[in-house]
Parts: sequence; structure tokens; C-alpha cells
Amino acid sequence: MKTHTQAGPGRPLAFDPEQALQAALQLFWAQGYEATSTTQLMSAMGISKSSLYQTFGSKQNLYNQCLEQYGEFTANYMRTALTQAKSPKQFILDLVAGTAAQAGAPNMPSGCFIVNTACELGTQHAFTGALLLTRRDKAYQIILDAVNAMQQQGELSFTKKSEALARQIFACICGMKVMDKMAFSAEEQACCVEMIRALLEYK
Amino acid sequence: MKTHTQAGPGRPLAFDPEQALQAALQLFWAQGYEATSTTQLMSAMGISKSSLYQTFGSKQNLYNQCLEQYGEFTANYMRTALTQAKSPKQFILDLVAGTAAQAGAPNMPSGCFIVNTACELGTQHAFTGALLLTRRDKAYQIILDAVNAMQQQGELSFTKKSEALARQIFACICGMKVMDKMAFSAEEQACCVEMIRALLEYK
DNA sequence: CCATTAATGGACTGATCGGTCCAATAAAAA
DNA sequence: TTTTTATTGGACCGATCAGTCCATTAATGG
Repeated sequence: MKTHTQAGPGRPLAFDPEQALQAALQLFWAQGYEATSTTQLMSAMGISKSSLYQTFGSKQNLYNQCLEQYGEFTANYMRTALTQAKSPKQFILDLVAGTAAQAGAPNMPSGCFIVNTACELGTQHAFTGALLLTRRDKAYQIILDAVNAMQQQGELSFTKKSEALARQIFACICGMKVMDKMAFSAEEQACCVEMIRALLEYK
Repeated sequence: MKTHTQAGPGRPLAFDPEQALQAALQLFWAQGYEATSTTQLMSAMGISKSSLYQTFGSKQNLYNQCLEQYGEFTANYMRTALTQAKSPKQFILDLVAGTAAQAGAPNMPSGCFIVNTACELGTQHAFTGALLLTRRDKAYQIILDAVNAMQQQGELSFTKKSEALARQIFACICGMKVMDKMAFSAEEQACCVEMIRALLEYK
């Protein structure tokens, strides 16, 4: 895959691979893997079939690259949000509030690409299953780090196991992403912030 | 569709439509709509293509009937569990605990068929979108009824809006179903019961 | 300007898709 | 047994699927 050399003689790439990948992600995100055809991808990415296969190898490979792109972007976003938040607790509450706020946003596919992938393909999927698991772990780990930080900074007692709390928060966010796909509005999801607040303050 | 007469002359049905529908549901549930071919359905249902189209009309129609079947079954299950529980609060806690316990169960596809449908097809889907919304509402309504009953029976203060609480519980359960598809074990999901307990007891 | 290098679009492939149709067959009623 | 009714399996349909291939085109280095 991706045989282009950075420099040297020959015609250079006429399209931006990053941008094309982004377009593919949008389409896969909105329609799912199986329902998206190579023809649709070509059209959305603005490139020919030859270029698509030359650059991305196969539909499977393209999908996996989309998953990596999406996962890496969101993980980076969460990491920086965690470090920049005024406290790890505030990060968690903002994360959930932000998730609610995103619901029904225009110009963006509904739900979460990773959650959608999990539901459509699952962790047993030959090509994507393993990738899905590592993405799951990356997202979970950030939440776990935040919970651990809460305990370290005295925002949370050590009574509860941080892993359990992280999984509870993880479940809540996944559930909200499903509710997106079920057409629950941002207002209807806002209550989930209170659930997490209750969880964190409950003795 | 379904042109067979109950009695009268002519050859009777050689297969049980209920049983065939169940087999189709298992396959759709495990693989999703797009990834399941009519050939696979024929094989799993143990009937020929003619019988499949004669009895169920189309792949879309068959899928919708599976969704109704699944939705009706789970709704009935929840309704009777609610009426038979020693209290509405216990019903909610048992429901969440039961959801956790089902995770990773053998001889059963992972996750929830309705959640999977929401993530793969969404509420905008031409054939299935409307059906999905009514199924969403039915499940939500039962949880809402339980929360209202809690308030009526003094298990819960009237301080909080019951709709918000019902949506919070709904989000939690949907999230757990996604975690199923993400290979979180029953033990790893058990913590979600505590989250709901905290939610219900938090002032 | 020329030679080299590589991206491009479109023609093409075999397989499979969902769905239709019909002759053969099987079971009930008479 | 005969007649009637309806199910059955398999042949068949056009469309579309993911993926390959190649002649053409275009941009660079020298």
C-alpha cells in the first residue's frame, strides 16, 4: 500500500490522502461498513478506484485506517482535555456533558464510530476485531487515568475501585452514543451528567 | 405475505414459521442486516428461498419481523418482571444485574438486537427506522413506569424528574449492551449495578 | 525539451447479491 | 383414487459487489 515516494521524479499525488481518508471516515461512520460500497467511497473521496486501491489497499484496509484515524483523534482530544481541565473530576463531567451536547449535531454522523463498529462488526471480526479492542482499551485507559487522578488529588475516596468507576463512566458514554443513534436529543441526554455526578459523590 | 390458510385443502406448512423466524433472528442478531445474505438465511431457517419469500415477503420484511419478535419478547419479559418483582426498585436493580450477567453468554449472540440495529441502520433507515423508534419507546416506557412506581411507593423522592431517571437507566443498559460487543465480561459489567444504586439513592 | 516515473480513469472480471418464476411434488378433501 | 390446493427446490434474472488491469496522461528531474 501507499507506494508513493515523498520526492523524486514522477507525477506527485493529485489528492490529499489525509483529506480522502477523512471523507471515507465520514461515509463509513454514517452508513456502516457493509452498507458502504467502493463506488460511494470513490465519489465521496473524490478519487478513482485505481487511486483508492493503490493508496489504501482494500476496502477493509481503508476502514481500518478510518478506525485508527478516528480513534487516534478522539484519544488525543481526550488526553489534552484531561491535562488542560481544571481537575480530573471536571474533565469527566465535561466529557459527559460534551457527549450529550454533540447529540443531533448537523454536519456530523450520529453516534460514535467505534461504538458503531463494535455493534456492526464486533470484536470477533477477522479484520477489524483486534483493532477494535485496542481502541476500546485506549479510550478506557484515559478514563481510568482520570479516575486515578481524582483519587490522587483527593477528589474521590479510595473506597471504590477505580477500574469499576472507569467502566461505569465508560458504559454511560457508550449508552449515550447509542441514544444518539436512537434519536434522543441533546437535552434528553443531558441528564446523564447528573448520573455521573451522583456516581462520583455517592459514598 | 403469509398466504397460507389455517385449514382447508392443500398441503400444510412443512415448517414452523415461528421457529424459522427465531432462526433468522439469531442470524441477523449475530451478523447484522447487511452482512447476512438470503442464502445464509435459507440455510439457518431450514427452508428454501421460495418459502422464505412466500412467507416473509422480503429480506427487509423478515428483518422487521425479527425486530418485532425480539422487541415484543423482551418487552413482555420486562413487563412481567416488573409486576412480579418485590418492588419497582428491585426490578430496576435486577434488570441491570441481569443485563450484566448475560454478557458473554454462550448460545446467544452478543449485545442487544435493538441496540445493534440502532447502530447499524439508525432511525433514519427507510424500512426499519420507524419500527426502531417504537421499540425504543416501548422499552423506555417500561423503565419509566418502574421509576414512577418507585416514586408512588415511596422508594424514591419526587425531587428528581422520573423521565430523567428513566433515561439515565436506559443509557446505562444500552452502554452495557455495547460493552458486550466490546468483549467486556459479565464481571466487568457488574459494577454498573452499583452505578444505578448510587443514582437511585443519591439525594 | 526530453526522458523518466507514476497517478489516472475506465473497461473488465468472476462472484454474489436480492428477488422472481415455474415445473414437480406432496398432502388434504371429496 | 381423483381432484384440488399449496409448498417446494432449483433454474434463472439483472444489478451490483470488491477488486484487477492497462493504455493514457501528466508532472517532475535532468
